[in-house]
Amino acid sequence: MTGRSRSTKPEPRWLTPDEMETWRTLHLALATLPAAMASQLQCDSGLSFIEYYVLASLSDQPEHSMRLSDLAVLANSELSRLSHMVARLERRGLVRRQTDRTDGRFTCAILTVKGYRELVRAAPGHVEYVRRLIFDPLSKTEQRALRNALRKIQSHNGGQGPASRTRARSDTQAGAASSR
Amino acid sequence: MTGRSRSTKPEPRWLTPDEMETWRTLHLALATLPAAMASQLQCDSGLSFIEYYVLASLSDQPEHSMRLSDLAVLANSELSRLSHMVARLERRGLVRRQTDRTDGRFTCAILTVKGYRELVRAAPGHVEYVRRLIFDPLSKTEQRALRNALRKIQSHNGGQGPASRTRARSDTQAGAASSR
DNA sequence: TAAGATTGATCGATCAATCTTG
DNA sequence: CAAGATTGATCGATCAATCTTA
Repeated sequence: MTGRSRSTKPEPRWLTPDEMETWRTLHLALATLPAAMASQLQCDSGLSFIEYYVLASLSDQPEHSMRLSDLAVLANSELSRLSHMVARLERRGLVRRQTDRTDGRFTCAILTVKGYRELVRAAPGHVEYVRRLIFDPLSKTEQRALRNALRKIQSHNGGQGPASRTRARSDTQAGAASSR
Repeated sequence: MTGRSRSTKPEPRWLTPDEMETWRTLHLALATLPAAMASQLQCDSGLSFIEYYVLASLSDQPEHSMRLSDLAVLANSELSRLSHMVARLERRGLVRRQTDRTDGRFTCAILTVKGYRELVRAAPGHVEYVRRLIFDPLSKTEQRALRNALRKIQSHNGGQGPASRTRARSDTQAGAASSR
């Protein structure tokens, strides 16, 4: 049922063997790379993948401060998830929250001194790891090819973040199948 | 701290602007693609990404049966996670468990008739979605380039599944930083 | 009221025991 | 004992309300 099986089933358009190979490779990478980076960060700094990028994003901002809604976009995260996450980071003293002075509807997350210190401690190791993991194995040409392919996939699918596809799809013969 | 900031910090070797771009693209894809596929499967069949591949893997086996430990390798999953997952699938009647007759140490997961039916119902839509998401935007050349790049990354890093990097790394200046 | 944010409930993933079989 | 598997506890992600401010 993964595509390489015999053809006695109600197949629509299966993947070609070649596509199948590409698919397996991509599938593996999708599982493996985030896990590797998460593991590195967790071991070396006690931060999760996303927590790191939240702190990093804040550190790139003028006052080390950003509205949660903007942060959510940057982190490809939902607001709810971010709110929970920032609450945890706040409990750990890495970030504090403050209502936006110019518009009370917004909440800003602000990097604390401690949070900045932890980030500075974590960053070199992480960058080094990413370099070894992703860039060292590839030539410049291969890097460009990788980026190009991923970009095309993204833009062909509307360059969406999360919260797309939220209740869509009626074009496949799936209809009655939500057993949950 | 993501690489494009001013250079007044204790940097090791930052990424070049070009690498930075590749990195952002990859980062986005790593977050976006699994989410999109998970969402499609969830909506159309009530199965998670991994559940689907577990069922699909079973359906490719002789007796629609596989040892959990083998399944774990195939699914890039840990045994513990798989055990919980199979327990849930069993409760839903999609799979049943049976001690391996030839060696009582193993447990086999076996696709039920109902499980097979659900898989057959889910497969066409999923394959179609993957095709549109991944393959339609790319030429054959670009597909090969993508696969090539990801393969190089994988093999350069030892072609590992999960459960690598479990307590390693002492080469970065991270030492005292596990706040958990 | 609508957008931003928070909260509580639920579910799955992870980790560290523990159990079982050869 | 070692490998395979299970279990319970904990933590994070997700979803559906709910609250707040302009």
